[in-house]
Amino acid sequence: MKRMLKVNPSDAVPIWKQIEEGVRRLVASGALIRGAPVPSVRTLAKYLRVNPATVAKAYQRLAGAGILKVKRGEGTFVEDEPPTLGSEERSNILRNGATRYASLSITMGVDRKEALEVFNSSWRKLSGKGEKAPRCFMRVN
Amino acid sequence: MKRMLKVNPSDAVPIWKQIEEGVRRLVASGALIRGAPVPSVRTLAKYLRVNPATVAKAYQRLAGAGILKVKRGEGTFVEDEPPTLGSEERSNILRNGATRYASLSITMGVDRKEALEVFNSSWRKLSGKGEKAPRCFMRVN
Amino acid sequence: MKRMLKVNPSDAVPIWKQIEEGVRRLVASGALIRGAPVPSVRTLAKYLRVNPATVAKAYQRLAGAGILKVKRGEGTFVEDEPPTLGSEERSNILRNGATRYASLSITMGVDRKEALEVFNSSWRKLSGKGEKAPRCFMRVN
Amino acid sequence: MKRMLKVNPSDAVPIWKQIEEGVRRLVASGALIRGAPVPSVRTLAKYLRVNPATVAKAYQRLAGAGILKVKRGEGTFVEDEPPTLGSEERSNILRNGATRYASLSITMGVDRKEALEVFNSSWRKLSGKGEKAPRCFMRVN
DNA sequence: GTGGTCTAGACCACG
DNA sequence: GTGGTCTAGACCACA
Repeated sequence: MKRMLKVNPSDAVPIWKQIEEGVRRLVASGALIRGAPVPSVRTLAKYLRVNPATVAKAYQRLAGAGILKVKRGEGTFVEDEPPTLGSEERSNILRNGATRYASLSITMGVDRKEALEVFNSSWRKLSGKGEKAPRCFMRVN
Repeated sequence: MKRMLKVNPSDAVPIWKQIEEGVRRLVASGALIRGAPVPSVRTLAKYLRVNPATVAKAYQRLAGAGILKVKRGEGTFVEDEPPTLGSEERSNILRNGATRYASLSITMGVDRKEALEVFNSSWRKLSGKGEKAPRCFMRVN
Repeated sequence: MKRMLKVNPSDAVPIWKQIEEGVRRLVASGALIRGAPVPSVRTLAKYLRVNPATVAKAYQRLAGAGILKVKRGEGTFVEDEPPTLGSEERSNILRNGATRYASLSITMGVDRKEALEVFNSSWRKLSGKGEKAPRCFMRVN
Repeated sequence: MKRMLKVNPSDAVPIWKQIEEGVRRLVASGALIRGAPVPSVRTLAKYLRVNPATVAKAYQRLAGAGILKVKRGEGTFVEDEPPTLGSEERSNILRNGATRYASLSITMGVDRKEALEVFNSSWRKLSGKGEKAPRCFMRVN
């Protein structure tokens, strides 16, 4: 399972967004324990070889979304309580993602069975199912 | 099912990409008949209230991907047969799509079961199984 | 060996140019006997499923280049004497083509040996070496 | 050997393609060091007296082909490693290039021997074997 | 009529 | 500073 946060500067999606989503995923998957500290902006920036302002932007958005909590003078932490998302919005986003993948598959002439298999395989890789990995903080080096 | 192509200029995703994906979806769903003409660049541009160059870019990309076929001086048409890809490339693209959806789901805290359900539902809508949807060209006005 | 003239309406190179080069090749390879008639504009156009004006344009250019000869009221024929090309221009064109192919190969990390093999294979396909095909006129149906 | 990128606006081949092929050649010849930055879109555009969008199109295509690498907000760079292609696709592209050159040669009445000689000569020039050419960035003024 | 290219200039997000 | 997108309008070649 990928616990390490990675970033691709050549990707179409902005680096700050990659970081934001990466952290979201780490939190959602339980890799980041609630209440525990995340690396400082500078530390993570150095590790990712990225501009600190970029990390800061991601952290600010995550804080705004209620995923992270900034304690001045202490550092940044994972929020204790998971934020909630409007259920309509949630299912819209999910549905869009599903439609995009389904559309791609159909366009490529893939049948549903194969599409599902590939999806399951991807899911396993991401969530590290069956792995007994200890819960951990975000590692930066 | 959405047959009409729509575009949102304020959206974060580029207009040309919205068009590209819209057409992909129309083709995938069978709303656009293979071999039939799509609206001319200018026509669609006028309909969408968008610059012709923007539509052209989408069309060119779709042509490059083997979805559309450009006949110079004549117009643009839906390819007769779905694009044939190198099998490696094919599975790469498919895997990427799957990973994107899986990643999205995990990030949102959706479990695999729900993700699969939503995907299946989307698939059904697109492939229009059992549906009596009349085949049609892209309508522009 | 490919004696048949083919045309791809989706290609970047204009149809009239495809025809022109096709005929040039047929003449150069000896498939079209000097002095013999080529199909009429209308016949070839119908066969290629192409606008007659497009064929006419190709024929006119070929006539201008001294490859074909139009005899009013009789038809169009292959010129008896092969046209000559300025030797500098000739080698420039050739050199450009060679550089393009070499550049492509190097960029793709292909070594010279492989590049030559592929070239030879292509050459054989085009010129039909080793084949005992009878000389013939252009066939249109 | 030509290190300077030049462009001819009156040429039949589109400017963006001239740029694309120019860069390909510079990379192939080693004149552009892997990982090193290429001139910014605006800089090159100004140097070539061309619209930035035109350069951008070339760069984007090169990025898509894995020759260049775009780092958003930073600039554009030569990819560290030559693009890796599906082997089928690879041989298709190579074969196409070879066929184009073979076809050109035959059309001009050149025999295989000469075609090979010219090709070898071009190859040598590009790969600069035994040459002591100083590696350099793309020069824009 | 079609698509393709190019320009000039604007605006945006990123780092 | 960088690249990306979009517009408006022009011009061209093709069919």
